[in-house]
Amino acid sequence: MEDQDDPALPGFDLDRFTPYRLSVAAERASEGLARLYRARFGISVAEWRVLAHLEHSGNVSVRDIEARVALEKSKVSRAASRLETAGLIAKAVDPADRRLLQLSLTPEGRALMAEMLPVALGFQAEIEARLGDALAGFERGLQRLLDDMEDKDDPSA
Amino acid sequence: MEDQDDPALPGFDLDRFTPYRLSVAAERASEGLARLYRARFGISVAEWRVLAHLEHSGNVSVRDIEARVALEKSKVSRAASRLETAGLIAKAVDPADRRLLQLSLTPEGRALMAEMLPVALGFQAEIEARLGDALAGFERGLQRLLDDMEDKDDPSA
DNA sequence: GGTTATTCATTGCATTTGCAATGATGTCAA
DNA sequence: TTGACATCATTGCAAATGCAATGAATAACC
Repeated sequence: MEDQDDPALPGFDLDRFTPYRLSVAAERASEGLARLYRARFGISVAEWRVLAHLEHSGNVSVRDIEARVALEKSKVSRAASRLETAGLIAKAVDPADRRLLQLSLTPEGRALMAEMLPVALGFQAEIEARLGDALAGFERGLQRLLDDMEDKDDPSA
Repeated sequence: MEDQDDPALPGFDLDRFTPYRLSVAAERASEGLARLYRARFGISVAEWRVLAHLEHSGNVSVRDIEARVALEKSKVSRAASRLETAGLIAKAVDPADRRLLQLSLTPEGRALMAEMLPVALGFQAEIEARLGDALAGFERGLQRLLDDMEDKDDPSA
């Protein structure tokens, strides 16, 4: 009986609040992944995203990555700098538009990705195993959220 | 033809990587909520969580909140201090165990929550609307992730 | 061509964050 | 009781973050 005398409040339960649940799940997942990457490869989540995008998409600019990978451009920039220092990616000025950078994996970066990918896929498999038969429904919902939110980001309204 | 000559790499797609998807969805949702709370009430997400938990659970210690609300204890502590300064919560030393604090809503805090709850519920409703018939499956999956990850947090192994 | 806006990447700087003390209490056993 | 250890909240401090310049390059317009 820890209720005080408030007849009005409907007894809100954070545990049933989807944004909160989503946030906790995401945090935990990212944290787990981050732990793996940091311990085994010395790579942060931002760096991982940049690498993964480069592996997938060849030469890209910082702006491209920012858009495609949900990372602040300053975060991308700094991640890229660290990766370059580590010899994992190369920066080149785009000859067609010299404001743009062309980021690309070095052979070392490519080799590291070859090591990291199995870890990533293993992590993914683990999540899928946990989800079990809820996987399809979950991914479907997630997709809806991602689709709908695509541009809700920029509330010019 | 942006493929270089790498026969081995399986063409990993970040967009199909659940941790990433989860993280983006969560970030966007939290950001949307944060925008509402900040603009209309001057409250951060951490502060919102503390308030929500207090509204739900009466007197609680910082440690309780840390555990129940997925917030670092220093974050809780600082959020609580700001809320106290704002006159929204009260801190009292637990007479039974003077290491503990008893956080509780002040009338002002209670009043603010009464204003914020409809906004929260509206946000929740919006998400549910977006999910549509995918809602149940999504929440089911989310729940599995949350259940399973409950204690994976502390890898003493 | 010359001038003004845009776009891009980086960086300065204030704020936030997370982690490791710190100090204040409490527990337990000798 | 005393002393060693555990728990709680706070805080110091270094690192990360986000936002707003900054400077370089291009585009657009006249």
